[in-house]
Amino acid sequence: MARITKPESCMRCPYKSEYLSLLDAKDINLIQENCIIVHFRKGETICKQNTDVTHALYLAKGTVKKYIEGKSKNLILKIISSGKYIGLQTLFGTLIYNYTVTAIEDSMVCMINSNFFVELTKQNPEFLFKITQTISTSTNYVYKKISDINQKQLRGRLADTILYFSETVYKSNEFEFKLTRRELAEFSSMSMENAVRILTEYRKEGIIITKGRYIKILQPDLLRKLSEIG
Amino acid sequence: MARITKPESCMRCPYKSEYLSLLDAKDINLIQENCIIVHFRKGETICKQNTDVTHALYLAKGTVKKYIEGKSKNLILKIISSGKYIGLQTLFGTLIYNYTVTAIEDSMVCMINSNFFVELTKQNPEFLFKITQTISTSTNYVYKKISDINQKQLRGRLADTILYFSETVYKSNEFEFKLTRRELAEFSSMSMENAVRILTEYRKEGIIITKGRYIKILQPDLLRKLSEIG
DNA sequence: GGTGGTCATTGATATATATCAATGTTTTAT
DNA sequence: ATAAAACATTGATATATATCAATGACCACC
Repeated sequence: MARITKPESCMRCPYKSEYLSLLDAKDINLIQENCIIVHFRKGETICKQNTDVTHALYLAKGTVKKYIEGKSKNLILKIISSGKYIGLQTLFGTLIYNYTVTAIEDSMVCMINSNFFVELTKQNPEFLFKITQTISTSTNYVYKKISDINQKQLRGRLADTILYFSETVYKSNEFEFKLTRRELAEFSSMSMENAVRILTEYRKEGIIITKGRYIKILQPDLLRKLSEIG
Repeated sequence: MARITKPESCMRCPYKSEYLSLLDAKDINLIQENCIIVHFRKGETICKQNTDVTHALYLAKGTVKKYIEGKSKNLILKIISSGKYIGLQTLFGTLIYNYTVTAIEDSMVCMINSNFFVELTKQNPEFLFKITQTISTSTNYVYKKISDINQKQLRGRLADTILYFSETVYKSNEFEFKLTRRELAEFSSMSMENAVRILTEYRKEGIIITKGRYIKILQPDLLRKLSEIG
């Protein structure tokens, strides 16, 4: 199970959020007091769809997937890496999670009492402004996602997914990625079998090399073309 | 073409946003100075996907549709009625519209210089907080939409759409709605022909009555059931 | 007051995508 | 180390949904 500790010093924490630079020492100490650190193991759930929002979640270390659960299938919205807050919009909105977050590698999450956190933003306009920008950017990302799902078909969507991992998550043309084929499919909004099939197609077409969960993109421009065409 | 005027008095305007109550007279006057009123006729475009964001948009009067344009088909995200801001998240995000907004009835839009507006939020934490809440709520709505599109099939999605108009837009079990069948389909993410077919099915099943663009819901509970089942 | 144009409806057909099934491979747990 | 479980792959089939086609109804506009 997840192990819980208390922060020793948020101020000197090597994993601290860059947003903390917008707060003074007093407020950072208050955060520390209102914070617990939870160490999640790979596969453990950090927050669960349809439950109450009680904390602001900051991913200090690790990688998680954020996804919408459905009756028959899930939709993975994004992969979040360390140094980011998870789902700020739920703090200012309905206060019910409309998604689930699960660790895809061992992760360290700072959980800050949500009432305290929201009050803190009210006292610190610059901090709030930054958060508003983050929420807005995240909203725009979901717009892109909904648009892609609506407009593109399988090959285009899988191209999107490969590019997302290459450009946004691993920032490299070759990477060993952490998702199973099923998760890859859930990210691309398609069945697992079709994700596998299209990966094979792309490999046979000389666009990528795959070996297990290792992917190397040989023709990134062609992949971008495929993403555009849809 | 759209007719442009200057506001006479935002303070005494009967259509003014409730958010203005969070600002003092000085700031409301500043808004007035930085604002032009544009009167759009039905069918005219208020802001266009992929263009720069230069103004905050407030819908004082009328009704508009907000949609994502695609190569072959559009996806209508929501119908916005008077008294709401349109797309606040683009002001704090990329500054490029990732959607298009078009009037579906004659509309009056207050366009406030975006740099001024953003600065104003920085000076007024309560105002900013309210806006952040609005953006967050809107984000949660898009989450719901993307989830529905991903999980449900045609009949479930059309049930969602009818319920949306009944519960959110017209707040009644019978209404003459303003969208064409094509737009109804674009809202439900399906082809126009299938939207028509399912409307006919629902009529034959005694769930609704339709006559042109008039709809009366006979069995709202059944419709909700269909929405749930997907 | 006709007339061109979008809108609406229905049936037939094509296509994209999911599901089912069989089999081999890799993890994970004991 | 070995069994069990989850994962990956491929082909065959079923199904949901879009597209095409034909026709009638309803509007806006000279």
